[in-house]
Amino acid sequence: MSLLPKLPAEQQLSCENCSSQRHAWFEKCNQQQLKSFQLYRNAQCFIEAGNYLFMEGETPRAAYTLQDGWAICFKSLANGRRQILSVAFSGDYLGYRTDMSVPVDYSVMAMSTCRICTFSEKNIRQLLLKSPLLIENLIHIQEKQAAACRTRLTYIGQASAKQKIAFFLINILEKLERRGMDISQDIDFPLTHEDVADAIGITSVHMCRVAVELRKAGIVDCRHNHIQVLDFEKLSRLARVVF
Amino acid sequence: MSLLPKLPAEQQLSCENCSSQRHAWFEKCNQQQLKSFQLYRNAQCFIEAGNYLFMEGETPRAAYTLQDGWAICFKSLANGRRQILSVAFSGDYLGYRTDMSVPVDYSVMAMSTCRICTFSEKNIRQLLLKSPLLIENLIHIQEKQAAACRTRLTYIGQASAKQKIAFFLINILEKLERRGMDISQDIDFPLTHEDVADAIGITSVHMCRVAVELRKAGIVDCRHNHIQVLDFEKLSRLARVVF
DNA sequence: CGGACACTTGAATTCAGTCAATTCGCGTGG
DNA sequence: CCACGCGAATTGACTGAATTCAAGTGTCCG
Repeated sequence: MSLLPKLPAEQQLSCENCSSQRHAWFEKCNQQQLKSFQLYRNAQCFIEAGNYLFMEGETPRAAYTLQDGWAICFKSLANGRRQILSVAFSGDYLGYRTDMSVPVDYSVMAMSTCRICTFSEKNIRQLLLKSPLLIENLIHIQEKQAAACRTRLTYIGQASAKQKIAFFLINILEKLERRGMDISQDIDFPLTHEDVADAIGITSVHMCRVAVELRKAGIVDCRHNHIQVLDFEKLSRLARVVF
Repeated sequence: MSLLPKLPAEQQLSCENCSSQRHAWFEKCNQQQLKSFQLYRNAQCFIEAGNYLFMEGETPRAAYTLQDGWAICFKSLANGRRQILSVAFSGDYLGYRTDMSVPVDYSVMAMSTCRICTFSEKNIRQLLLKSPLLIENLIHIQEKQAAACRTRLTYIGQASAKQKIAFFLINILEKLERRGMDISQDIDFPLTHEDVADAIGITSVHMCRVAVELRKAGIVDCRHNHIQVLDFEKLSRLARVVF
């Protein structure tokens, strides 16, 4: 756990102005509700790239909303490898368990500077008691995460390396687009070839080979902390072979 | 949808006597509660091996508890392949969505004769209103399913074919054991090599090769609708390389 | 006993991993 | 501004794992 100290009040984002509000636990809540829920926020803080929000096996007595930045959720294996389960963006709700005494079964690491909003076990319980809508939203979030995991599982199990890469990138691009980014431009992309490789279950060397191929084919250029889509249609077609 | 007609009252299992009660949506409910919830059951029926409970893209206005039998959840791909997401046993809760107008994103097929208990959209809503414990259980079920999906994703992404097979089989054996089966005996196993292969993302030919290898190494014998564990310790060690 | 389906095996091929050596991009400090 | 150093990206040669295609054999069930 390497959270930086809680931000002073004047630097905190109010829920009404939070950019993640449309994607987060509070989706569908009105301004009135947002204002009342805000009292149950425990802390806002920054966490630098490379640091853990929490590690597999820990039992953080809180859940977190990622307000801004990139984070990865992953599992580590006995042989030193890791499987990246998902890439989290603004609005993603991380670390929730009904029973907070149960350890988390995956780690979360910041890939860029992240702004985090914390809710303690106690406050979450009170929020859930206070509003049936929040329970509904929670179940809905779980459903979406489960569906995403099923989709991931399917293309990792069945697709070729090239399709996996295309699918993985498209997924991220769509998420970014939903958050208002122009994906026809060159975009900051704080994942290395190795990170992408660990997400789709191939080696970084092979990832590189295919990345070169995709670049030379004029489809997508992804390296050195940047991604530039060269032909969205082709990229999309590659990914869509799967479903 | 190939559900057989609803069973006549005298052939229906009461919730108190249902073998799946400890694993299902009603876990932690007392006998009193079970009795009152029973009124919200819509139908019990059988479904034969090879038939669908529901197909990807359908919008069944119900959720189902698998009381008995083997079923698989899977996604189909454009290229004719499929990814088996999970194998379901007695007590597993299938097809639930908060919003039943949303199509399911995977199919469920019976692999042996299955006894199914149906709950309609309307009755589920009333049950959830009636008891906070059921909401809690629902969230808990979702959490467990999500954790299982993460685990599956991890070993499919990172393990060798031999480890994948070992892990897959151990998982099933542990589930069976929790349901009271003696896994040191020869066990009915209604999955073909091809089914297992589709679950772990390899071809049936390769599955067969590794299966022969495992058998000759005196670890496990899995073919022709049977599985016989020859050396649980070795099988377990193979699987445990992953985590 | 015959047919269907599952399982098995071999040979050739392809895809992806391993190892090792450069090269590239970028930030740091002289 | 340039040299240096570091991590990331790239490349080649080789190895190994898994797929493909094709031809069996085995097992179950009617």
